[in-house]
Amino acid sequence: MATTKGPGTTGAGTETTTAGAATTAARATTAVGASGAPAAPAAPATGHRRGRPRSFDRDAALEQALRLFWEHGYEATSVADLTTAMGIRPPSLYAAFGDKRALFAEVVARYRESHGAYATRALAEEPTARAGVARMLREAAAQATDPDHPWGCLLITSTVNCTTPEVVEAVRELRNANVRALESRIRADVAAGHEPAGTDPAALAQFTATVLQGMSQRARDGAGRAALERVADDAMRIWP
Amino acid sequence: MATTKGPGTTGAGTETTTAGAATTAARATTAVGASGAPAAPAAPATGHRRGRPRSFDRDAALEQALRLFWEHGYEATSVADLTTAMGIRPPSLYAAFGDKRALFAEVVARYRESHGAYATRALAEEPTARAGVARMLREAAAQATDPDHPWGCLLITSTVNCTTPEVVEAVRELRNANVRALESRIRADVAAGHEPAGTDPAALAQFTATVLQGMSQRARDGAGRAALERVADDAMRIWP
DNA sequence: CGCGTTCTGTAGTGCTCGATATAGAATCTC
DNA sequence: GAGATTCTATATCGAGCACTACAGAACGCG
Repeated sequence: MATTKGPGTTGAGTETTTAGAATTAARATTAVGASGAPAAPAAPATGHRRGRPRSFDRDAALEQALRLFWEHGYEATSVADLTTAMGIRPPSLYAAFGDKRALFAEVVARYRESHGAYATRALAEEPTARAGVARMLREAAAQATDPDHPWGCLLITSTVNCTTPEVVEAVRELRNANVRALESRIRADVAAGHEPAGTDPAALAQFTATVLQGMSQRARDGAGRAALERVADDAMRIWP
Repeated sequence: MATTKGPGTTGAGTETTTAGAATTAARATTAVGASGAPAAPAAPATGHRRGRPRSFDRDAALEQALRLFWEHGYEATSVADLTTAMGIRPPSLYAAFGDKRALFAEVVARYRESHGAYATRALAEEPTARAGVARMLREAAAQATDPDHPWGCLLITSTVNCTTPEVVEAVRELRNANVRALESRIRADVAAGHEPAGTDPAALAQFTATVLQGMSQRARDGAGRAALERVADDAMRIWP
């Protein structure tokens, strides 16, 4: 075990411990389509109404699942690994999250809203596409090599060599959508005159995505933060 | 066969097509250390001496295994998948190749000598490091998107999310050794005055490796040859 | 209290994994 | 031919996989 991780750490930092908004089981189908569940309407969102209350922190358990999927990928993370790390037994996992696919879908959504949010944030907050990409690449270098969590990017690594086509396709589509969004942002900036006329949105988006995904792999191979920040800076030199 | 010497005795020659030079079972431990087999000295290199002859083409079977490992990775490729594709039964596979690990080690060696040889060749044949890297990146773009075989690079993808640490480590070391070799080549060129004084060998090697590994991932996500060749050309613009 | 509801732990389900015991078939040397 | 050797096919091994049937436990509600 523990090939790509930094110092273990159980995290446990941001736990809100709510259990308030936790649904009963099947959430949205989100990106990774679950089995075939019709997505029951369920209760009106508030905490449990009748019956034995859940004895574990759903949010904390989800965070543990995220770490595992991040480190070992979707397929190499077994339900037994998950239940052990989450501190629960299989029936509790299935009652709370549906099945492994649905749990992974929730993990992906959680990742995009937490550790993976830096990219969208950088593009949204910087005044120009160029500044946004520069910040995105530098933050990616820091993020991918952060010793507080597994190295690399969950969206990039977790479905590599996965034999469940639906899972692979769903996460791939998220990656490609990010590339398209980046291209759109650059194109809009060029149209608005914020970037030089010679700027090629498609090429820059493809190049940035390539560097970003390469940094994830390099981080997994042990490349350090400084080295990848240097790569990020170098990559910006191709901008016109 | 380039990487290692066999552990003493029997060079075993260089695998031609027929069953001629095929060894009995365990070959060199090569990069991916096999279980713990002492690698028997075996017969003096020439084809089988006594007993029932092998009924399948060892080389062709190895090629089929290469395709499978290339497409699905080490762990997601099952022995059942392998025997089906190779047209043999499990005992034949184990008799001819040792075990799954040893078969994968042979596949890796074969890949480096065939589809993966372009990189070393580009660096060796071009007069300068810069020209070598430019050619390497362009050929990588073509190679990674070639419809005649799985996309991406076997050395980069096949051990992602693999739970066998020895296999992961062995292939990772091959990747990192390639980065170091690239850096050495650039450094030698700078020392010889073939590259400008401002050239940073370590940074250029890291950047090139990042782009190269990113292209593999982008190819798996469907990026086309033209798009990746554009990325390769763009990447060269960071050279001083 | 009793009742319905929901969660939890034990203990499994059928399936696939990598690897092999065994016996028979095909080739060698003598 | 006899015997040794090596390969092949059938059938299977124990372990692990995702997942669940079942019964008891913990709650809200009447």
